[in-house]
Amino acid sequence: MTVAKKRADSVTIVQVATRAGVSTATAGRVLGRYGYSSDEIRDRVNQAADELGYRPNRLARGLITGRTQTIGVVAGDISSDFYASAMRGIADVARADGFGAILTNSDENLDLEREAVQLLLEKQVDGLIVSPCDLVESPHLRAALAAQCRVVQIDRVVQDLPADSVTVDNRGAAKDCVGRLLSAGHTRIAFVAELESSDFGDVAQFIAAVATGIVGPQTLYPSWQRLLGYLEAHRDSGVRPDLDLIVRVGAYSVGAAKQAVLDLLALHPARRPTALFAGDGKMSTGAMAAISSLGLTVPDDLSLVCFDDLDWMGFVGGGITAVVQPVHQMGRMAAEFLLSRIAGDESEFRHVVLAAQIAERGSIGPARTPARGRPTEPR
Amino acid sequence: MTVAKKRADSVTIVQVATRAGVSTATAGRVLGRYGYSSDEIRDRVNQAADELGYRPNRLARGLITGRTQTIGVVAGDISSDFYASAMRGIADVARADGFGAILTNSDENLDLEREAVQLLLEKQVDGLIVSPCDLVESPHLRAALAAQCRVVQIDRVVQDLPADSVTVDNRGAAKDCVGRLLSAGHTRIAFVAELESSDFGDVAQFIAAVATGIVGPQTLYPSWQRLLGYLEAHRDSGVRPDLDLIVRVGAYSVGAAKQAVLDLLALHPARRPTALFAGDGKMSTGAMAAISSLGLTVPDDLSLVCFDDLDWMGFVGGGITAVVQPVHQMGRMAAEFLLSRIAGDESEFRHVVLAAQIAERGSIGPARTPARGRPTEPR
DNA sequence: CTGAAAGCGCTTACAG
DNA sequence: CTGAAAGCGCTTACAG
Repeated sequence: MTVAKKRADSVTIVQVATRAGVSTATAGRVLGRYGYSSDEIRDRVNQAADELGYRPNRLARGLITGRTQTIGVVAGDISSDFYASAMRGIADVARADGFGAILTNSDENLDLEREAVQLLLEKQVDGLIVSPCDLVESPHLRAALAAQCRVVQIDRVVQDLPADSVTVDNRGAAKDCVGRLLSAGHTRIAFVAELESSDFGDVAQFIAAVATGIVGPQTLYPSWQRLLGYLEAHRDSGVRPDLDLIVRVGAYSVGAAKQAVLDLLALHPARRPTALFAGDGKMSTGAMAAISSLGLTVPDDLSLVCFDDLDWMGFVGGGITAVVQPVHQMGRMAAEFLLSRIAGDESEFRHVVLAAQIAERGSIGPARTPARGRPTEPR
Repeated sequence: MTVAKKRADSVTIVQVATRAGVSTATAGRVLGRYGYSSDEIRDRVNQAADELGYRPNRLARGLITGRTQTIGVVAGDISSDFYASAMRGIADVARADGFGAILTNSDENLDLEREAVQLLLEKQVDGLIVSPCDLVESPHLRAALAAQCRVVQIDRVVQDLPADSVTVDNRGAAKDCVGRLLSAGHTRIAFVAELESSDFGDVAQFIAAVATGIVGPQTLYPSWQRLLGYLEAHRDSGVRPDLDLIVRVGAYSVGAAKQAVLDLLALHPARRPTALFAGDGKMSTGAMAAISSLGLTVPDDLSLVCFDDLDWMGFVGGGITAVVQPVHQMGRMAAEFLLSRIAGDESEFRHVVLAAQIAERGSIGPARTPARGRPTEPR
């Protein structure tokens, strides 16, 4: 197994020039659509190119111009709905401008993100769209910027990073939904989310920090932003949240979320939640699995808010309130920002916060303590 | 808005060489890890590179070696589960080998696919992973091959294309599932799938072609392969399928699928199906929407087979039989094949057909004519 | 093991 | 408007 040699002797600008009887500089001007050329020469060169089946080598052009017309994308995990949808938006915008998009996954892991950015920079991408892991330092992103590589942040924002961002109003959407639950009479609303890393310690410390007003929503991870909205809604209604109902699932997994919800529903009736806020898609899936495994029904036994664009809502009994994120639009906007920066836009950095859409399917449901439920047959 | 100038004067091999007091050739050998170099020189060069913050320019290397360590992916639509999952597998394998992957979407449209391939070739990708639209000609793929660009096909196979492929055993999985329905006593099994383009004309003509044995399952589109399995299962059980129950939805849309299923369930009771085979994820979603909008239940009113990896199965009452495709593995395999070809593997072309997994949730359900159902409130 | 020279396929000033 | 020459940042033979 010998390593494949260089690619077939592809036809270059030199051969086109020879056949057209012009210099390579002239052929280049016609083929690359830069500089001047007369109609006659243009026809001759184009014809020669057609006859030879000339295909420009963007590598060579990129080496000279310093622009590759390629952007790099650092997604968390392209197999998740969120990033898949965002990537589609990015790819569409890139393509319309003749750009390619290199996709990498970080799995929300800083080392992998760093590695990915390194690879992308070596490939000389003109810009980067990234969902940063580290919202404080991210020296690799600052280094990319220093290397003239434009950066646009998506979903999350690094503190003081001089780069555009496109995010969702997590806090506002959570506040809205939890507010609706509170208005419907719920006072025991569970909050189940990943809430993995935090700069504030545990939930109690976070609440304390919020109370002192030192929490800047901008620099929080999305799930913490959602918790912030949850807390604000409680504050505004004068309902004091029960800390035991705020669950940090920790692992980003359906199974862990299901177990967390089962635990909540096994609490003493007086302490059991009457409503549940599921912090993201995985949590929603786990919550639904837990609920249906107990033979409970939404919203009769339990009210449910899912922060997730629920494709499966059509199949589920009503009563679910869903937060639908404009993910595709986020991708498009991020790419548009990036391409405009690459094209030379030096205006002030934009931090766009898109509103999420709240979709209620049927009534939100009464605040009635759910039965413990009987595990149903696994089917 | 002036176009950004060339990127910052990044440090090149020349500067590293100067600082280390060696020639650029030597510096290149150390930095690029090719050719010989003494330990002492190696240290000097590496140190100089570190001090200067040298970052290799893969563009320049690619121009010389003719290898970019980049692969191109032409997906149908990255925002669909299928391609998102496949892409994840591809990206993982690529990354492990230091390759990047440029993603493009064809929307199953030949012109877009052609355009995408053209862009990728101009970017000098070393190889291409593609879900081809045109299973017969695909001259652009043959041209790519001719240009020394390796190709691996995924999900679908072009006739006589000298390239590896990784596909799913659509026909076998469909035959298996439909066989189970037939064994359970169903004789009126509806088949709802996109079945858009065909080289055989309508369904009747396809059936005739199958009967004469001129249908090579390899060269069929997946949905037609599934129909083939459906027909074979019927043939083996001696049950004659009712052509009116085989619905070509045409459009690849949930709404169209829902309408198709509503129409089936509005048939005269004697002609109404007792079971339904939904040909893919969109069709499954549409079918479920139709069924639940009529207030019907699976599998009591209607048995259902979904060719789809149903994430939402946890939320739905039991009785659904799902075909789970090993999509992630397909992506991984395709990338592995491609990288081995790029590395010089010249062995015979591989056409791997992966088995799909059949997941039954509860019993398949009785063959009982479903009630017409009453439309339930939209909720 | 190291260095001087040539060159990958293009674009960019600079003359004409 | 066109052409001769230089060069982007590397790697590749080829001498030594």
